Amino acid sequence: MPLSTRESIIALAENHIQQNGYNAFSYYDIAVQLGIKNAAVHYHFPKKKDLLKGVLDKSEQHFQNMVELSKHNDINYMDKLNRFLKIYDDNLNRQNRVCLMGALATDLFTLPDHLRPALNQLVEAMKNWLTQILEEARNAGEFKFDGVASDRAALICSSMAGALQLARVLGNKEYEVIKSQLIKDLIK
Amino acid sequence: MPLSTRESIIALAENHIQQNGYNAFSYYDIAVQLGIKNAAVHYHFPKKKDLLKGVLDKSEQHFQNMVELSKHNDINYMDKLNRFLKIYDDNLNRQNRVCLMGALATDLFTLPDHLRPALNQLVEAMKNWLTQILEEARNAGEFKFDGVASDRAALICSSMAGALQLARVLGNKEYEVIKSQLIKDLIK
DNA sequence: GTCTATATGTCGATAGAC
DNA sequence: GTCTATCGACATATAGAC
Repeated sequence: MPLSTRESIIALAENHIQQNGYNAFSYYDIAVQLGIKNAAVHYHFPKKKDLLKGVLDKSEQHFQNMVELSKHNDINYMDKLNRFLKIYDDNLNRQNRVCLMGALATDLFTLPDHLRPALNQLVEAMKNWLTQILEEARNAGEFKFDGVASDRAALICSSMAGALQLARVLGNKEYEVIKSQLIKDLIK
Repeated sequence: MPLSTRESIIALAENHIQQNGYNAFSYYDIAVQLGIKNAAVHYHFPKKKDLLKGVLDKSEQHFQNMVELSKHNDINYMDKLNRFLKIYDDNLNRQNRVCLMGALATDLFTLPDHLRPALNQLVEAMKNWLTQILEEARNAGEFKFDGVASDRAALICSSMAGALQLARVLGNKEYEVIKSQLIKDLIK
């Protein structure tokens, strides 16, 4: 089914943020893409921070959808990990978007204060889910790694975020070699 | 010795870029910090892209200084690696700056085309130097890792970039656990 | 090398008609 | 829900005096 205007605005804003950052797109950019006017976008999201909140909420929802899908369909832990990593793959394949955490981390100190908890919560949720998968997979003998699982989860999150950025600067091959090393390090 | 106006401008611009990104600071910001006027900054760097070029050149020079220092003073490969990682430590300790690659990667598509090669060259130089250190250290039996050295270098660069960003969102402890895992994975 | 002054553009945001 | 019209703030950038 087609997206509502509100949903379309969020999708476009998300794209702009992950393409160029929060401070490099305008209401006008989105209005042109939708064939409407500046003021119509403000009707749906009065302030730019409202729009950012919409993007964060959508991203949280998207992540939770991934979690549910994984619960019902993935038969082993590598499936679950791959479903998580697919979030980054999809960003790479959509014109080299960086991940939302990576894009907003740089802009963080320019954002309204009360939006930082929303980003924190999203990233924490992702890291916690990954931690649990890693821990269970190690207990099941499917993954192997040293140290506590939450540290390994942090390493994977930061590496994947950095991989999308390095891919922009040095080429997409960097992304693949980083990702494959992270996986190899879990199964060797 | 004191910095020239030109050098001060570059230092402030670098700081702004690594704090908030390329699109979130203005000539006015820098002018105020130096106690001069907008137009005086434009005298030294007519266009904003000229200023960015100055920042990239300074960063390249800073990296080459590190390389020279390492050549003459570091007696083993862990010393060399730590000197490299200190670049990231210093960013963390300077009000949670992200690294230059991380900051500019998000802004990349908003930058003048002809500046991308300069960033590419800087990052390539860093990765190549690290590759060589890793390779030599493995041959010398000081480091241990699987795969080709350039892939491991890419992983370390991306992880450290991401670590500075994750530290902003989740707290500085994330940086430490990521860094220490990278080191442990080389010596175990 | 720094100043005043200004040109020109874009941004986020709002009032009020339809 | 979208429009026209507009405001004030701020951006990059330049001309010309000192």
